[in-house]
Amino acid sequence: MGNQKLYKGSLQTIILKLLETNDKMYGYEITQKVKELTKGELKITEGALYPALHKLEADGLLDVEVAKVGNRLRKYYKLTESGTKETANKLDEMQEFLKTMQHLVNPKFSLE
Amino acid sequence: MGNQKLYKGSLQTIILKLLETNDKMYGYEITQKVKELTKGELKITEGALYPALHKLEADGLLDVEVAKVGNRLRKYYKLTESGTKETANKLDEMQEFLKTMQHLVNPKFSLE
DNA sequence: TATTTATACATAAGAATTCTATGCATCAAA
DNA sequence: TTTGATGCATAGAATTCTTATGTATAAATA
Repeated sequence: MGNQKLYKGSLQTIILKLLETNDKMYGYEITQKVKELTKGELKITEGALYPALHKLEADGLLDVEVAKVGNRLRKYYKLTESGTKETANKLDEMQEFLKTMQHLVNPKFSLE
Repeated sequence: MGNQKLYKGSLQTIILKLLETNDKMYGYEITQKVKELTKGELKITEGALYPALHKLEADGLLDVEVAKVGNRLRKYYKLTESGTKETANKLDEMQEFLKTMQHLVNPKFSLE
């Protein structure tokens, strides 16, 4: 399950963005969605995901709703009001980072 | 000197890329160059930079050459052969990450 | 001339984030 | 009936960075 490609600090942003787009999701669903959307490039490990979800919840950015499907448990997460605001902030920061790094990585805009 | 915009794991790549472009640089020079190139967006702290340089050296990716300028000490770093190869790898990884994240952040290519 | 700022290195302690490994349990498919 | 998929969780370790501190030279400024 190793994925070297996840820069530390980006997971929260990914989760928040997915929840902004999909309204509510449960943990396992998030791992599958990311795998699908990135064609296997990014694999969110459970050891990273669940603590991250718990932290976002503790910080008041997510609300939880437990559901039973058949005999199995699901925890649906969705953005709170302050979670929605924070999502916008995180996305802005990410965009800034992408722009900065693009200059670094892209030869056409290479650093001097 | 806090910079919240640096995703953890990207510092090595930044250092390597700068050394690829500039042939040889010393630590303080790197901090100034990054500040200049990113217009203050990214500030590399010394507490992060020096350990990173030492690690890259220990891993055989960088060579050091000590110079005395006036009465002051400088440590010039440059890429080794294997450092040059690793730079290419890191840049590819970064490029992949940027592409993936671009889909995430950019509304036009928004995730479903 | 005294003090501040810039230059130049370094490390230790702690925080934050992620990975690896493991555990439990249900359900479907082979 | 055993494997794989679904679904949650946590503990321990590793990695990476921040904050704080230390030393020292040189230039600028008050």
